[in-house]
Amino acid sequence: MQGETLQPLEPSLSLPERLFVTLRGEIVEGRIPAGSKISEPELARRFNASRGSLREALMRLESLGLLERRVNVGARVVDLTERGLLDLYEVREALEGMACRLAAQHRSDEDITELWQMLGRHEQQEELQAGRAYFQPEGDFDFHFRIVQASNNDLLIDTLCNRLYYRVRMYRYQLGMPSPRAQRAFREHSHIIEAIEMGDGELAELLMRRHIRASRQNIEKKLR
Amino acid sequence: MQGETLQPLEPSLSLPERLFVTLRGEIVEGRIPAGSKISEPELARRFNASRGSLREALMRLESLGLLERRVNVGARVVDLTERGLLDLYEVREALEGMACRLAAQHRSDEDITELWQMLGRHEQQEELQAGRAYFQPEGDFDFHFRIVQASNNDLLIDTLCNRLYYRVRMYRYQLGMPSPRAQRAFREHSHIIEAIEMGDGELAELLMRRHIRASRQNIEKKLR
DNA sequence: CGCAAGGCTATTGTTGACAATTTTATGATG
DNA sequence: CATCATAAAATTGTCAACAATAGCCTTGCG
Repeated sequence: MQGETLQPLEPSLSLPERLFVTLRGEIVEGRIPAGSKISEPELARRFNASRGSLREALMRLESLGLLERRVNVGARVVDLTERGLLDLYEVREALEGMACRLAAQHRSDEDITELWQMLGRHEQQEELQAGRAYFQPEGDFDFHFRIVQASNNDLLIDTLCNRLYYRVRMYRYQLGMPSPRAQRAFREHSHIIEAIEMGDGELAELLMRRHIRASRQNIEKKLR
Repeated sequence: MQGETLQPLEPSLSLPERLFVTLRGEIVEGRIPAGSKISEPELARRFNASRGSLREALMRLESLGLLERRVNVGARVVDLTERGLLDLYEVREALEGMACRLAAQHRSDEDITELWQMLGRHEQQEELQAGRAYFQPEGDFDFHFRIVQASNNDLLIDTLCNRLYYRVRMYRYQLGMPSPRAQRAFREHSHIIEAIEMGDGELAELLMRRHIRASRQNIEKKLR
């Protein structure tokens, strides 16, 4: 049995780094199932890597909150729980609300232009697949991602884009997140950008919080 | 030269874990200076560990945001910047405000009792060292730590207690954080607990945000 | 038949050595 | 004297082997 090929990434990255990125994807998309045990020898063989390199990647995955490790026992993929999902959205509401306010305060013309262009692309794409969920692909992610980038707070950007969003994606992939009606999500996104453009941080924060809270309540309803 | 002894921890923890905890402390307290380069062979010798074990610890430190690594070059301790400090307080304001609101919503009698007891100890201690900064030792941390614990949101607890607070401590140790007048901080803490006790989440959040924002403005003033 | 004790097996913990790369030192040349 | 090329040294990347531990399987006893 030949070793599986790593995700095609810059080969300039170190092996542990490529393992980390690849495994992160496998976990997020559920190809390594939530709650399952990680076998170091098996994974190392699978990617033609030594256990040492693999372990460095596992350490990073643990820090990311995607793995839980116990001494002399090994690593398991975290479980997906309703509580975890609700907690996640609660934190997102606070942080992305803040990101919106900051984006409005520091609003730069480039950011505004890019945000509108992105929304335009989403609109186009949406019309194409008429009715299909605007949320399903990366469209929604693009939006939230961009907003956060515009906040100008590196810690906030790192916390959301390099940590929490992987959890969000993991829940979406595996619990099949709710797809709010495309129309509505699109209009909400549009209003948020407007508020940012006007430099109205207070309104932008309020709209984003409401946007996320609506998703959260949608989830709560769906879970009952 | 004999190897330095690791921090005395549960010996049941793995070596990389103990290295991680020890190094985290060294970096936070500035014994490994901010911005300095990490030499793997040197550190490994210093703690009588192999480079492999050390590298696993370094990976975790990088994920914590205390190290920056570049391929084939090595790791450096992060720099402390004014911007980073202000960003940090901005995020704290949002997250700890949220923690307060949740603590008020889920308020349990045990939490309230513990919070008052803790404040009592702080008062006692403060009277003892009459006028000496209440903020300097771990007093302030106890308070914020406890509040967050009472929020009942595991993700929030992890983000603040296992990630951001290490940065806060690092800045405090090394930039000599502002010590707001003990009296005032104490009174503010007291009011926050009252609001939580009354189950008034809105007020609790507002007070905590103001509390942290005051610290932030204090820092801004001191930096000019 | 249930259960405890002890040994076997597979997994994790840890190490030292080798390969590849960067940095430093050296020296030749304009 | 500055600068560039080259060689040497040190550092990081990667691996395979050994040690220690946990989980299982068998075996013996009540």
